[in-house]
Amino acid sequence: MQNQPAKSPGIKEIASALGISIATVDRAFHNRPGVNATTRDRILKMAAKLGYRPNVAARALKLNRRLRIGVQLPLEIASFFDPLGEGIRAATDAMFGVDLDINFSTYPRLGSGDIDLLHAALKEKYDGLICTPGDAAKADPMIRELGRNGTAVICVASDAPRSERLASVSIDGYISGSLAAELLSHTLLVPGTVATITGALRTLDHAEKLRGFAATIALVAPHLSLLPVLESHDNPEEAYHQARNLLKSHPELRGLYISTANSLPVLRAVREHGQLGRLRIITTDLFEELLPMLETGEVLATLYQRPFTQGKTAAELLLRFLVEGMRPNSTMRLAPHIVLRSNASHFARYLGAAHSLTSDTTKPV
Amino acid sequence: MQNQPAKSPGIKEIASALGISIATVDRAFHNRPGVNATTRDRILKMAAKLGYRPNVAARALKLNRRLRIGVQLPLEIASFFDPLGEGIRAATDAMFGVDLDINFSTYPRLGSGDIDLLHAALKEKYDGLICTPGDAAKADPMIRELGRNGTAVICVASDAPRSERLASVSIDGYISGSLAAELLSHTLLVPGTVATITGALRTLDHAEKLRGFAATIALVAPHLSLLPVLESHDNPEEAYHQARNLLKSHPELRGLYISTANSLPVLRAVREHGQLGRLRIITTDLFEELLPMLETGEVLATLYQRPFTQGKTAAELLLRFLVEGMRPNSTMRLAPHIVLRSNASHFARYLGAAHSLTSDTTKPV
DNA sequence: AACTTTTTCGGGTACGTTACCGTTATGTTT
DNA sequence: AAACATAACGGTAACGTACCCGAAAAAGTT
Repeated sequence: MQNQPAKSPGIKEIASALGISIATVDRAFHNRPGVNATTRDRILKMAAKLGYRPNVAARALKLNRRLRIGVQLPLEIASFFDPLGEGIRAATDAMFGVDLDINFSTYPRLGSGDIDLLHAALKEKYDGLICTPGDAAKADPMIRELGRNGTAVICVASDAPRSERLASVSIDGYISGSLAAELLSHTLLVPGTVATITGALRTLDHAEKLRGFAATIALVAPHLSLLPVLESHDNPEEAYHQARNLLKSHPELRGLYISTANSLPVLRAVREHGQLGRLRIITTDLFEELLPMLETGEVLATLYQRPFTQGKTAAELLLRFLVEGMRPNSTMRLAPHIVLRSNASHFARYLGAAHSLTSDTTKPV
Repeated sequence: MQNQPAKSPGIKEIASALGISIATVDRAFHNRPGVNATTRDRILKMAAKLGYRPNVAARALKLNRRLRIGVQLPLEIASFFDPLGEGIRAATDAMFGVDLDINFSTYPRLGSGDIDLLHAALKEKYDGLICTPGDAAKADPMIRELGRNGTAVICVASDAPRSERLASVSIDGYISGSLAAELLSHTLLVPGTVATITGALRTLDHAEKLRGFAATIALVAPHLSLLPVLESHDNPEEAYHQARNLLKSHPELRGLYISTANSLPVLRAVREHGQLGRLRIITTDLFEELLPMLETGEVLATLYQRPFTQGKTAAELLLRFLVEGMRPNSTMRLAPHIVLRSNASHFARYLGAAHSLTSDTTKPV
């Protein structure tokens, strides 16, 4: 059935079959100068005839390239960026055959210190960089400069689309917002009012979420009227006060979509107003404190943005590009996970201790 | 801040750090005879201290061994197993520095020809095998035998838990069923009857789904009464007729959970009874024909079993084990994606042409 | 014809690991 | 004390590829 493998031919076999040296064969394959056009053809023909496939192991060994990769993530919000970093770590750990030097560095929060770090990355001369630009406008020129200096940049969880970054990995914001609207529409069957609290509208992602939410409310639940969006500017206290004001001025409110990760202060305000359980709430991301509320139904659902997967995907795409030259699509959008009470426990395990795909038992080398 | 790159250590570094030869270090790692117990300890300690990781490229080159991996998947249902195979391909393609020989073979459908293929795999002497055993009872002895012969077996999308397979990757059936119940409970607020149609109860996975469904119905929607389960035995026509009988004998039916991939014949029966749109339906997996029904709400939601991710994960775990000796957890359960109309289009792209994470632009070798 | 320049090619080494074989130290038997 | 056995370790040749260096041949210049 299967023909014998017959030991796959190397450049040595090609060379001796043509009576030339392996150096020439090597030159021909890498179309380096110094090889006659006709010999080059003969070599390629012979390679095809013998079914030559380069030995990846030997190549990897010889090249022995060390890839220096920088990772720049904010410390806040840890429940999101910690698993994202772990995802990156998981992808790089799984990479063998390449010498990787991963350099994690952090800054306080989105939009505070990130530009300085990007600037510092210029001197590091990384082969690749994974970052989450807070303000695209400011990050753009830095990322473009990094690209010119030979650093491939991938944005994760946020984007700087007008820079010439290699790719960006993030959640599809429009789908997130749209899902929130759809889920609310399932339980809000009579006319009423719904509201949204977001982070910062200048962030592309948040704007997308609201677009999706508004469009889908209009489409599938025209009986619901949507209040103007509230911007919390990624500030917990502002989020709390805006929620208080909202609840005070709109006692008729029936549904709430919290599209920022700062959902806890909002939920506190809702509880203080005795509205928890009556108000239908969709949140974003997953926290320890959210689990009991999902359990009781006080929070209808949360849209989990899969930080681990985002990190893993970003690192995989970057490595694939650096190692094999495979250029990824410029934007990769993941679908958020809809977390209800039934599947909350499944995602909760990403919250606590470090997650790993494999156990630690190693067999002797 | 960042410590020196410090060129990742090899056995040479370990040897010189201890003032011994690399030969002894090598013997220690492979616990071959001829090395003092205390030196062995010192070597292992030093290796851990330096963070030694064997260079798989050098090892693969020296041993000149190519990993032979078999993949055995059913042709039916293509919309599920094609992307699963692509996931496997994606994981193996991303491997670098190891010579892989992937051997795909197929059999008509689950439980028809799979055992023969497993038997054939014995002679192939694969290093690793990925398969989807249809009948665990029959597959168990074969898989155990394969294990004894040095083939690491990973089950994907189904399991043979009592065989000594290395690991299994699949969707968490209990969560699937539980989600179906929860989603139904969101719209079925008044007392009524719900039913389930499954594939084959002898499949562990299907049984789990029903357990989850029944338990969650009882918990969150005690006003709903659940009819006895219908087994379609993975047969489209049987599914159709059972659905017909169900609708005829239970005109009061309000909700339906189709936990088999054979949802289309069931939906046809529902349509013929004019119940489409009235009956709340949760399906399993995603098909082209399902998209318009999600759009109109005739199908409330479908639980997407993420075949691509399952295949990719299975292959990653297998390779990690074969190359680095990292033993995975024996069972890995993924959470299904809840597909509503808002996110259906996002998953639909996995249905059509071959999916790839990266574009096809390659740089010259 | 004697040279320089350019083109074309071969020799040789290194990458990190494995495994064979040789060497030294230590203990045991005649 | 000589002879030998065994344990513990060192030296080193490959594996297939990439690339530097230099040699030879060809082509061009005076």
